[in-house]
Amino acid sequence: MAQKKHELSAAEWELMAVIWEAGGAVTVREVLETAYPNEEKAYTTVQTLMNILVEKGMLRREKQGMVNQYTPAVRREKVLDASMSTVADRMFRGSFGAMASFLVSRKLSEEDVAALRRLLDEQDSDDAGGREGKK
Amino acid sequence: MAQKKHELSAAEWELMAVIWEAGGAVTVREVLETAYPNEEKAYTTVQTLMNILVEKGMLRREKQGMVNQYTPAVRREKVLDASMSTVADRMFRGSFGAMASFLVSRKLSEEDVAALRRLLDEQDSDDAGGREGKK
DNA sequence: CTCGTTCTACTAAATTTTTAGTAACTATAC
DNA sequence: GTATAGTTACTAAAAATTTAGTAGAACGAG
Repeated sequence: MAQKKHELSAAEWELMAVIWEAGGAVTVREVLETAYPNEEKAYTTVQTLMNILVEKGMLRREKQGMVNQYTPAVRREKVLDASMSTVADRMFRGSFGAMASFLVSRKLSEEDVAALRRLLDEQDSDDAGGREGKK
Repeated sequence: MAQKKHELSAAEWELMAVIWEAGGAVTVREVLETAYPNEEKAYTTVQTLMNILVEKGMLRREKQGMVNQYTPAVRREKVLDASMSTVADRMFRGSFGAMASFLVSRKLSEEDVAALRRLLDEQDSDDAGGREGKK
């Protein structure tokens, strides 16, 4: 047991989003320019955040010559699992079902609903056992 | 324009959850004992939070004799709308559809999925236009 | 070489969130 | 009527998050 439960903050999510998106290793500069193309934040702000993300175990840092290269140390899905659980706990008494219902009844567009229906159908055709009921 | 965009923090959500649940007016004492039955937090901590919630426009406070009675000033659904949008922005590039898909494919139990399917069916029978595509 | 640029490591301030203490004011129990 | 228990208003510190500055190393241009 050494996981520490590091949750991502808002600013940290912003960075992780572009880093996961990037696919491979990225530099502070690249993340800065992608996430904040109009200098909404300072270079050193992003640098600091990325180092915090290393401490939190979300990124790996490796010096390539003079420059630090950062790569994701955790898959996005893993983090989503944890974060969405937090959200469910906070806003829906821990019920993912309630969260899904909320989305369907108030947030999804026609197309979203159609897509979801397709996913649902596809689901119980190929699936046939695997997912374990999470309450 | 005077809404200010007050988002709820984690601790604030915890309190609002029990207050909405309660149905009517509540006191600091009641919220404290419901939310933290084992004195996880101090009376004045909850008091402070509830007053902040008043400032944020989430609660209304009215003195009944010596004691303050607090009632919700905003419906839970309203706040969920805003908060879930924030979550979608942060974690799913603003796409509620992506969020719903994530839930279906990694978080929902068999029963959840079944219930969701029922909701979906019921949806396009009674609905027939109303929800506006939120993208 | 020396200059300007870019990067890193380190530091730290500003802001927001979380937590709780203190003083003063009632009601009431006796 | 006085002590007690519960309440409020006010204050403020601790912790977490967000932001950015500074000093120094390293590189490339000329």
